[in-house]
Parts: sequence; structure tokens; C-alpha cells
Amino acid sequence: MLTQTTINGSSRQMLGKGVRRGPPIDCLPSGGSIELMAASMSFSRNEEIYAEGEPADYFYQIVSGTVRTYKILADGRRQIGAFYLPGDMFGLESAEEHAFSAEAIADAKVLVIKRSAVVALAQRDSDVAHQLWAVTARELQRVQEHVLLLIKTAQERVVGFLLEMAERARDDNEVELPMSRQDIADYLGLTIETVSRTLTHLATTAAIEVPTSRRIVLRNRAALSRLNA
Amino acid sequence: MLTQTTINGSSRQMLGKGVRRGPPIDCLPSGGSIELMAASMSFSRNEEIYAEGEPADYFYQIVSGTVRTYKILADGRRQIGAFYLPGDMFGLESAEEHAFSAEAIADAKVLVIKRSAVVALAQRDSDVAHQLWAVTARELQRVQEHVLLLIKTAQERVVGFLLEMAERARDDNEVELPMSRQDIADYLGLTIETVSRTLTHLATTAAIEVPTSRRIVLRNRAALSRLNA
DNA sequence: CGACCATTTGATATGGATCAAGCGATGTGG
DNA sequence: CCACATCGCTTGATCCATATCAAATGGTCG
Repeated sequence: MLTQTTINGSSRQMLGKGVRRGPPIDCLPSGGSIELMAASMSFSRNEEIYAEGEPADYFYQIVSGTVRTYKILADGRRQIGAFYLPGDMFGLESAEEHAFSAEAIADAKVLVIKRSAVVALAQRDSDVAHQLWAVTARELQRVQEHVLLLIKTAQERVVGFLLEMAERARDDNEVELPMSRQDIADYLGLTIETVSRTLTHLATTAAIEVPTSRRIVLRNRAALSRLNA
Repeated sequence: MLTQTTINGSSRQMLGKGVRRGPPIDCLPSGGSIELMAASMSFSRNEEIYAEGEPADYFYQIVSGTVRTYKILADGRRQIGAFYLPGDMFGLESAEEHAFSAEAIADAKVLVIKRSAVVALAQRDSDVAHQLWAVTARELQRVQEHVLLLIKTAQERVVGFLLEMAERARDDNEVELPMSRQDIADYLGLTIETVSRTLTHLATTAAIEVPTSRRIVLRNRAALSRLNA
């Protein structure tokens, strides 16, 4: 369990769009396996899934749509921690409370699992425990790569982002971006203008093609990899 | 087990300074608890503990000294991932192989535990499994805070670094820095000059005092916190 | 004492931010 | 169905924080 396939196979009982801040009711049969405890929830564009500082009582896995996690700094700057795509799990970052807020970027369907149930199951089933650890370790690795992105030049960051998204996409030469330029900028620690200019520049050098602002075709992987430092 | 106190209490069998790349021999009694499986190793200043890409067969915990983990980018830039102080565990970041290299900053004594032994124990003992997860989750949180540092201004980064170090020190108003300015710069994604100038500036404004280059006294926490954004 | 290394300080250059305006797509009301 | 407002994105001009290049200072060890 806790893997994409297993959990994905269990979607049922939509709690319905528009249910906000209302974590799933405990009305599901608490069978012996995790999937029986998962509830599906839907969130519309820009709807909050949870807020920073809230008790982290649930784990989440994306069924469809995209989610961003973020933090607002004291001076209003927003840092996006991650983008989560279908199959990705999120919300298990912290201990007692969420370190980041989470919002749907586009309408999203999400599986929600009670944290305590998973933890309890993990206590009995060492496989579950191991997977819990593995998911967290993978997330750790992702954040470490994010750190490496943030020390690079603007061009390297944008290229790194495109390559990352391409890797996660079906066709890894064409990326459909669910997020806005502002989201990308806040993820990369750049301004929207710099992101835009960089994309334009990459298109000028024929490394990429931008048929529509949300769709990017990687034309020259070699060149991009080179620019990735 | 896996906690600082338990493991710390078990240091024995120094494999000796100068043993390089030689993970501990499996000569220790593999009793039922982790501490019986821990070997102590010593590393001198700048000595490599493990390299990026090596199989991650061991977990480490610092007994004394300081360790830095880092990555060298293609163009020679070095990014420091973390500084580990006595009591801290490291090396459990990744799955199969180390994502970062690790070096002793100052002569260090480190407890080394076979990864497979811990994992095996975790399979039987759910407490161990839970702690394994907890340590990884805490590390994840630390890296997330590092990300937040990296999007800030130079002054905010330096102040954030000082506050972080102060928090980890005994006397949280006086910090003894085991690492060089270059290490700090590579941790913060700045140049050595900018770090130096920023410290000088903070000293000028009486927020800190720098009796020697490796010792920093926090004079005005309120001012520092304000500068931390 | 003299050499070496870490750190600081100074002068200048530059990448990306900021401020500002234009453009194209999408949607809304008349 | 068209006029217009809105929103997301791009493009342009200028500014500034930090990098870069260079040199001076200070501390440590043989």
C-alpha cells in the first residue's frame, strides 16, 4: 500500500467539490488495509487543501490535477515548495503540523488518508513502515535537488525546471505546464519577468519551442543539458 | 535506539584515524540492539567520510567534531547541503547511494552503523522503524528550511545561518563556528566576500560581535530576528 | 622571522529585480 | 456579435545587490 497503484485503485466516495477544510469524515470502513481508509476529495482551482500550521492529520495522494505547496514569508514573498502531479503523495513532510500550505493549481482529485491510521498500520506491518520511510526519503531527495536548483543562474534554474517537468511527463519532450509563470517564478526564486525572458531566450536559440504559453516542446535536449550546468 | 543518548552511550572500538573509505568491519557483536552494532571511527580535518555516488551502506552519528555534506557541480561550484554537529545523524538521506559527499570539517569521531542492520532491526521493532522515519522527516524539514534561506537576501541568509547555529549551540548567544567562511558561503549560496562583508556590517550595527573570526556573539537578537525577514 | 592561509576591504562589473508599458487571449455585458 | 475589461504573459528601460577581480591585513606554524 502507500504505493501509487494500490492506493489509486481505491478511489471511492467522493466527498464532493466545494468541501473545504473539511477533512474526510471517518465514515469509511476501517478495514485492515490502507486503501479501505482512503477517501477521495475534490478541490477546484486555487482552493486550499490545507494551511501551514494546521495539524497534519492526513496524508494525500493526487489522483488527477496538480497541487502546489508553498509558504508565505513575512514580507509577502511566496516560496513554492513543490508541485505534485497525479500519483504523487504529499502532506507527510512534517511531524505534528504542516510546514507548508497546499492548494490545487487546477481542479484536482485527491485521496486522503488519516495519518494515524497509516501510522498504526505501519506499527503492525513493517512493509508499510518501510514504504512510509521510503516516500519521505524520496521527498527529501527531491527537496535537496531543489536546493541545488536555487543556487544556479536564472537560465539554469529554468532549464532545470523544464527538464524536471519533462521527466515527470508522459512524453518527455513535450511539457504541458499546469502552473502559471508566477508559480514557476516562486518555485525557482525568480521573478515572473525573468522566467518569461529566459523562456523567450531559449526559444530564440531553438532549444525549446513555446507553441502556447502553457506548452513547451524541448527541441534540443543536448543544448538544454549543457545549459543545466 | 537511534536516539542520540542511546547511541552515544555505546561508543567503543575506535577503528583509528587514517582508516579511509574503510567502513567498519563487521566484527562487533550483533546483539539485539543497535548500539551493539555501532562502530566508532575517527576522521581528521578535511578527510572524506564517503563520496557522492558510493553505496550508502552505513548510517552515521557524530560523537564529536563537525561534518559537512556537499556536492560539486559540473562547473566546480560546491554546494554544502548541511553541517552536522555532535548528536546529529547523517548519511540516511538517500536510498541506494549517497546523494552528497561527506567530510570532516574538524577532527571528528563518528559512530557508524550498518544500514542493513538498522533496516533489519526496524523490520522487527516498530519503534526503530518509527524513529528511522522520524529522523528522515526531521532532515526533510531541515532541508526545506534551507530552501527558504536560499531565496532570501544575503543579509537574511547570513542572519538565518547565525540564528540556526545559535539554536544548535549550548550558549545560544555565542556561536563557535567550526567552519570556514568558504564553507558558510557554499552553504548559503553566496561568495566568501559577501559573507565577510555582511558579518562586518552586522558588527558595525552592533547586532553581533566578532571577537575572533570563528566566534560570533549575538548582541541583539531582536534586531537579528527583524533582519531575518 | 617569514611563508602561508583565511579573512577582510576596496573598486568595478553584471545578472536579475524593479518599474512600466504593451500585447494577446478569454470572458462578460450591452 | 461586438466592444471592452481583465488576466496572464511578454518586452523594454533602468537600478541595485551581489559577484568578480584585486589587494591589504591578520593569524598560525615551521
